[in-house]
Amino acid sequence: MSAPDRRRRMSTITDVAREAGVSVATVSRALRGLDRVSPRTRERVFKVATELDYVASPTATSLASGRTQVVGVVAPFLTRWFFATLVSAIEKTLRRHGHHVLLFDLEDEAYDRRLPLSQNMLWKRVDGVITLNLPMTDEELELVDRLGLPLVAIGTPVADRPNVRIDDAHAMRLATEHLVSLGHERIAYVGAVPSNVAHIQTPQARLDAFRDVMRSHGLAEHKQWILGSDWTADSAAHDTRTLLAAPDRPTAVAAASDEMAIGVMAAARALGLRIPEDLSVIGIDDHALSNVLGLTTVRQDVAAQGRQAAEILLQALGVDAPGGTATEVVVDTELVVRRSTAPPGS
Amino acid sequence: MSAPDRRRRMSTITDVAREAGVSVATVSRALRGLDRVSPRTRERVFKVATELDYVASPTATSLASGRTQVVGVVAPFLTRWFFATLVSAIEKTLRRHGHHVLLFDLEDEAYDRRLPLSQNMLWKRVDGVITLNLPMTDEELELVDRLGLPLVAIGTPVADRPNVRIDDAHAMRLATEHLVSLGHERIAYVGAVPSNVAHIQTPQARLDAFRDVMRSHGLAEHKQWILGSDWTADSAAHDTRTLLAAPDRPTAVAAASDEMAIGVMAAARALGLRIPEDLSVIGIDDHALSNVLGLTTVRQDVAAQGRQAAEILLQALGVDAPGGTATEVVVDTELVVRRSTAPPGS
DNA sequence: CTGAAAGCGCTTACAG
DNA sequence: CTGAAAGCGCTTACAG
Repeated sequence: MSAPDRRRRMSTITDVAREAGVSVATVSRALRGLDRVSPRTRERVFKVATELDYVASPTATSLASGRTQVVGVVAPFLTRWFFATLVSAIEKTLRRHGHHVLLFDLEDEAYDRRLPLSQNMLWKRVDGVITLNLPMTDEELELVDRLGLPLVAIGTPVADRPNVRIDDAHAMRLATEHLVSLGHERIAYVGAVPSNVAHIQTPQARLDAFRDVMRSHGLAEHKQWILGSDWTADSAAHDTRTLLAAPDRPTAVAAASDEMAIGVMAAARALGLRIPEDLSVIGIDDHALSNVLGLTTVRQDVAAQGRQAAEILLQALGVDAPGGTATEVVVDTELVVRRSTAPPGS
Repeated sequence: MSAPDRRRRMSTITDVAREAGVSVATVSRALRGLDRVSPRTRERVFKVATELDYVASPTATSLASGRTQVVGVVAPFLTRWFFATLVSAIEKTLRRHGHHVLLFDLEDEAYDRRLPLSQNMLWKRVDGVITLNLPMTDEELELVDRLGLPLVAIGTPVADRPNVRIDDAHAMRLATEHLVSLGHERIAYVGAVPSNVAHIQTPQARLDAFRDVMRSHGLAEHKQWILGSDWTADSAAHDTRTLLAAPDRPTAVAAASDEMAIGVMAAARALGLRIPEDLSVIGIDDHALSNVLGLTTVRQDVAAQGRQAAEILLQALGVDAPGGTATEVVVDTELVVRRSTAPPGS
């Protein structure tokens, strides 16, 4: 900006054509590796293009071809570990195949509300869309259809689009069974869904699975031990305090995410409870901090989910990329036992 | 994808012109709010545009105008809280002013190395660039100059481009002075720079400030108490273990970031040390988890830095946005005392 | 194998 | 205040 203006006129396809003594059509074909170009011509074009630092204008290419080589990635938040990790993996996968990420953070000031996707964001701007754990409204789905954009959903499924996720029920079953197998009977749960977001699948599926396991072992379910939360560590710590301070407190807590589990551990420690002696805590994710904090958890490979979603979308775009055209990918989860769980009163 | 193809032909400016009975030039002017259009004409054009669901093709607009309304945001990582928070704030600010974020995650497989920015990523793809704590090579700078792209740097400054950051030295001085004022004399430091990334300003500035404060109070500096780290909680925990297990361990640790401080706290607890009785720990950031973990820290407003950088860039792009044309913004920091610090042996 | 020409859908002087 | 026309820089049939 205050820097000296060293801006140069960038060369265009016409410059290359003139310099190489061929037509622009031939330059276009040669550079894009299409056939029907003689080896000698192609070589000469490449040489000239390099000399002139020629890079095709994506803007002109897009107008002519109708493709932008850009994928819209739509997230309800960005600052949470799960979403940032997905975006990072998607970006790297797409770039490796010549595509770019246009990012949309739909987080709104108001909790539990989000900005809607609009034609303005997508039309002639992206070739496809990846949603991150984001239920789509009918209007949004209609829009994406109308624009003819392929879509891949990570987490929360979207209509009958390809979907990449973990088995939420299975993950929570692993977590709960782990606590039960240690001998816990008084188990609380953090991460129930507020009724106004009941359309998001993950929280509901995890809660249902928790209940199933409890029931299958004949364990009592205390209504007041099922806690809601906005899925942050802060809120989990806050919401859980009263419960943990009570004399008849639970001996274990299953949290629907590691961030909430970390909040629960902190709340417990602040009350003088020892972990795992006085309270066992388990989460789901294997968050970047879980290892160091000694949190037992059910690990999911988030980056792998981002990678696979990107590959499926690339396939749909006709790009020669690895990965099949799978319509449903369920990524494995695994129990990782660390220091936050033990038999009750141990 | 497997969804029924409801794709519709989207209407173009020609459709609107025909329907409104005016020329495409008039439609263009009317819709963009340029003057020299009669109110009646403008109204009619708007009405028709709405009826036809007309949205100008960004791809055609870009080719004709030379502007893409897209800003490249370049990060060395995405999965760390600081960077994700910046990107989120930038995205929202830009979108509010009709601009979009094209995201580049330059993290490489190899630690301490990163992918280079190339003409391919930027040319006719973005109108400007925001770098997130990213030193630029001479080649990259030359490229950005050549393409005539305005650039705003957050954190690590870039040549003489506008820069938004905190005062790293001041932040670490606040942290260290806090420990000293509590009576600590045996203070270790985590977050020294590997020599191969010594060109990144933040780590060096914080370490220097720590040393200054120690010296100014006549406190001994133990060489083996200055620990390197890759700035993750895991590595901080690992690197700090030996130190904390020694009989002549420090009574306090100043970490150059909260994530590292969290690692130190975890390592200490794993060794049976109580915080803050046996060890005080302080960080810098006010990470999303710091509050719940009771970490004393020096808070920086990361979102504000993202917002301001975006506003400065918008100004440089000639967009009517708030914020001045400042060339250097230093955002305030403040000490936040929580439960991880106390007088030694308290 | 190669080129001339139309076309993608806008914006921008220039005339009037 | 409005329109005709050139131009942005490519890709894509179509001829040859």
